[in-house]
Amino acid sequence: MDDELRLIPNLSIDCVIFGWDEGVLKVLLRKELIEYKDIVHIEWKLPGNHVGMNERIEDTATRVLKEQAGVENIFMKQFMVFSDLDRLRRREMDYQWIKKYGLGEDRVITVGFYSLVNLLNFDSSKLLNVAEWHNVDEVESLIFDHKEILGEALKKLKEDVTMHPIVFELLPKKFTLTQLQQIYEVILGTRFDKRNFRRKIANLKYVVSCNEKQYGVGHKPPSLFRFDPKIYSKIHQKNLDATA
Amino acid sequence: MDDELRLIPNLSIDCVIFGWDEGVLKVLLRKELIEYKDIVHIEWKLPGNHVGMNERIEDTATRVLKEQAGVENIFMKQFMVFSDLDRLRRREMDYQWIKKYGLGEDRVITVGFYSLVNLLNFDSSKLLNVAEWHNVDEVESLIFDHKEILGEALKKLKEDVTMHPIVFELLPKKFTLTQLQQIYEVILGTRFDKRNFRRKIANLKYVVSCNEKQYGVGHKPPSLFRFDPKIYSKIHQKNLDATA
DNA sequence: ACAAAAGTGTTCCCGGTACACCCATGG
DNA sequence: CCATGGGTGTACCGGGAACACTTTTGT
Repeated sequence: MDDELRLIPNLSIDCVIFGWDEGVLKVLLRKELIEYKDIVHIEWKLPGNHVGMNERIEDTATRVLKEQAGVENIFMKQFMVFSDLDRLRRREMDYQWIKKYGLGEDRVITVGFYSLVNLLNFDSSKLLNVAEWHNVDEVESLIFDHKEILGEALKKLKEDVTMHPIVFELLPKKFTLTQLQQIYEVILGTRFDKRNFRRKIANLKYVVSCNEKQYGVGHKPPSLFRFDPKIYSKIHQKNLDATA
Repeated sequence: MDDELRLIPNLSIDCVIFGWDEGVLKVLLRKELIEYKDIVHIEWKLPGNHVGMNERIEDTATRVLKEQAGVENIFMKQFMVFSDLDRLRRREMDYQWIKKYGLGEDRVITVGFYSLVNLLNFDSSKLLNVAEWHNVDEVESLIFDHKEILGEALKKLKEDVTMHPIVFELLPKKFTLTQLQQIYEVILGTRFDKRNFRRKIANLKYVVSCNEKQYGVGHKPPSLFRFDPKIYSKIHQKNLDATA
């Protein structure tokens, strides 16, 4: 236990936790009150922490997700290291604050992770009260270089979404094709034709019908689908064999 | 200058330097003599070093490339962080060695970079005499977790090669289409049909003919081509606009 | 009955794939 | 003249893109 508290002074991780909330992409931010020049500023940052001396960075990220967001077992991926010399002092205000509450280090290199959660079946009661979901495209300035980290996370998310079946992490187990289409549209910033999109999904054998409809929505009830990871990995395995 | 010598004890970078040598993909390794149980073992490792206290990780990588491989201004990309707790002691031998010659740290997290160079116009005279080019598919065991780092670099290279115009980093300025095809085939581990490959390249407007042939090769002289980065970035810019 | 989203087919074009022969040079 | 790799064209198929109307529910 003591081991976990011994932190590496020059190395941290920061988590960009993306949440999907019925058509809107959100990101979890932590509120910090920063007193600077006798004024208390409300500033926002990404959840993060230093890496423990006996901790893999993935475990640091798991710990941060649990302690600072109350989430466990969610998708998580390291995507980039940020090491600008001035990353803690883009604004003088930030630097004064980190000197007071940080580990007393000028130089912290951070590993960016991004995570994906669905906000409908998300238990917000475990959230710290300083944590809040913000619409991704309404995020103004963040502390340190966290705006840049968010931007790179979004870039990486865009890339990954087209290569790997990760959008399902943002959806409930059972979802409609319109919900699925919306996610792609928001993340990629494009629109798709409904018929073409549905045909394309139908060709992906790993998105399977639940043979179930969602009633009570005020219009024709949509069919529910689910992602089948077993079928996916079978197909993916085949592709790997072909490449290798 | 003194600043550069102050190193962060728990953070390093390692460089997987890929070299292309007329049809063969190579990797630069450094020889280390490790005395263990009264026997001197010849072991190989990736070039790498700790990150300076006032150094961006990209600058550490640049420094390592220059000091340990004699290369400057080459393609370089961070691709993954390795933080396994036992990464320095996969073998007891390695651990004894790092305790003697390292910074006295049990725990070093490393950022993997990969680089690309062409070995034909490569000045080997600047190479340290402990550095050697090895065929990538003949690399046996490496020190620490360096075999794993090499493996991940290869995976990433495969991914990147299909998305970004980086293969040209491995070729001389002027190259033939057969040389280009060979690189794709070796890196991706596939074969392509010559006619289809050439048609595909012809569609990429940024691979342009030099209007020049290579004589003296014992057969019909092949046309020489070059990569035009300006045309590429124009096209790429357009695509970005479309996505955004 | 009406509002709201679900669901569905066809045509066109382009990029991928499979496939076999002649050409220009060096030796 | 022969060995060596360079260079070329055609036919087929599957996926991507454009496009408009009917269906089923809740209210």
